[in-house]
Amino acid sequence: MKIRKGDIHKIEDYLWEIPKSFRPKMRVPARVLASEPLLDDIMEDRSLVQLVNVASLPGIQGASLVMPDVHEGYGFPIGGVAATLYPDGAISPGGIGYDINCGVRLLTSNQKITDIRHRLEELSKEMYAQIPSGMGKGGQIRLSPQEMEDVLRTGAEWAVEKGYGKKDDLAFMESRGRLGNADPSLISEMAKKRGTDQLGTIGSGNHFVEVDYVEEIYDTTAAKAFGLSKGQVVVLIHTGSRGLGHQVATDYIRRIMAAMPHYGIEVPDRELACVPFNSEEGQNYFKAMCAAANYAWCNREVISWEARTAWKNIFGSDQSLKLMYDIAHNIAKVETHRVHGEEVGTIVHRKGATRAFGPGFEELPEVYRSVGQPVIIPGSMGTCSYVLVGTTKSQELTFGSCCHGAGRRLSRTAAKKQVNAPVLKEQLKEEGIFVEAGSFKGIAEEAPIAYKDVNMVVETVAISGIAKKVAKLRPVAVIKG
DNA sequence: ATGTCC
Repeated sequence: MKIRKGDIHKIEDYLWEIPKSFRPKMRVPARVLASEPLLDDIMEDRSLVQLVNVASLPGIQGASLVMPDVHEGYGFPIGGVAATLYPDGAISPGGIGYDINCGVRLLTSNQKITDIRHRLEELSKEMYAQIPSGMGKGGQIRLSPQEMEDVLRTGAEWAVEKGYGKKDDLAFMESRGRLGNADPSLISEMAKKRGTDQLGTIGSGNHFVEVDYVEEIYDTTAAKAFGLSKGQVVVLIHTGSRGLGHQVATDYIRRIMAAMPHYGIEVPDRELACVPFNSEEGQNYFKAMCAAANYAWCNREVISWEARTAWKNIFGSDQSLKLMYDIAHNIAKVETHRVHGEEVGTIVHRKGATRAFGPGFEELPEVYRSVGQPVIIPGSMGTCSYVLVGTTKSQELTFGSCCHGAGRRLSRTAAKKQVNAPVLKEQLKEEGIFVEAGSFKGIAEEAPIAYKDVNMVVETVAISGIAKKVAKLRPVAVIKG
């Protein structure tokens, strides 16, 4: 299948549609949020073919959607949203991704960049020493079987109870860092084994811990509510459920593929394997996914504790890091949304897309409730990142979702061919960005050139109205695998 | 993303 520009209709500025009539199997139209230059980029890979495939999922509501940072992934595009009807629509592990509850959190400090710039090299080395990173890397914590069960069931709460986290952090996490449907008994022994020593580790690939400062404020009311001010130093953490989540995805994709014929489901790509949400296999996957998501929230809480330790070692005990927000961008959630004017229960698959609820959302901490939910958009290593705030419009247009980053534009292989990592590391240092990484390979794969322009991506979501710009962050130290 | 092929 090939998708041409002529197959795509412009609905409004920054919103494009491939109509349901494009392919007989489509149950809903497929929609793209993008500026025209970004759309041209998106047409370079298989993202739109995958988007059209997703539109054929059993029970899909409204439209299959992609954000401007989209690129192709396993079955579903990364940067995609698919809401299926609760409770008998499809759940598909490919719509969540292999890194279950990959996500990002932002911690704010009470320091100004001008006061600590001379200590950045020292700080980045200390952060690198405190935070284990790299492929397959374990940390200090070894979970007993009972502790593993508690982590899977209670998420970030476990870290708080064990002294690896702060109680005040919990209110500042999506779903308070814990999904109640988690069932640890549905996680394989292999997955638990892989997760035994990986709590408090970032892994490799695009995962990182970064020190940034607030370069610009766009929305003073929201920035004030979020505790952000110009020149302030902040810490950004991006990681997920590590080997445990990967194993859960592997285990259940296999099972769901095997179960699919029993439910008479046919999909255009085997990587879209799915079962009804309320089937035995669907429920088992969902409860296992929730448990893996809890592991990821606990992981980001433990990493915050490690970052806090580094902070204390460098700046002294009177300096602290406060959690601004923690958000998932690879997850499925049961949520109510308005579709064609009617409220319906949905299973929202967000794969490389974050929740972006507007003002008035009950779950938000009181200080954020009148402004909306924070949305954190990490850019690439040498560019910049953004804090946005969700809107009511996102709930009308994208099932309360927004983009999750800049979006990859070069494959890892292509990036490695084009980038000289030692040279890049020096260049970044000259620009005032200290990079500490376990391998040059990782630096090359994550080079800014491998990513789309985060400014263009953020402009698109801001003009579309699904999120509002609050602040721009500039990196000064990066810890990678 | 991932003990980059059990």
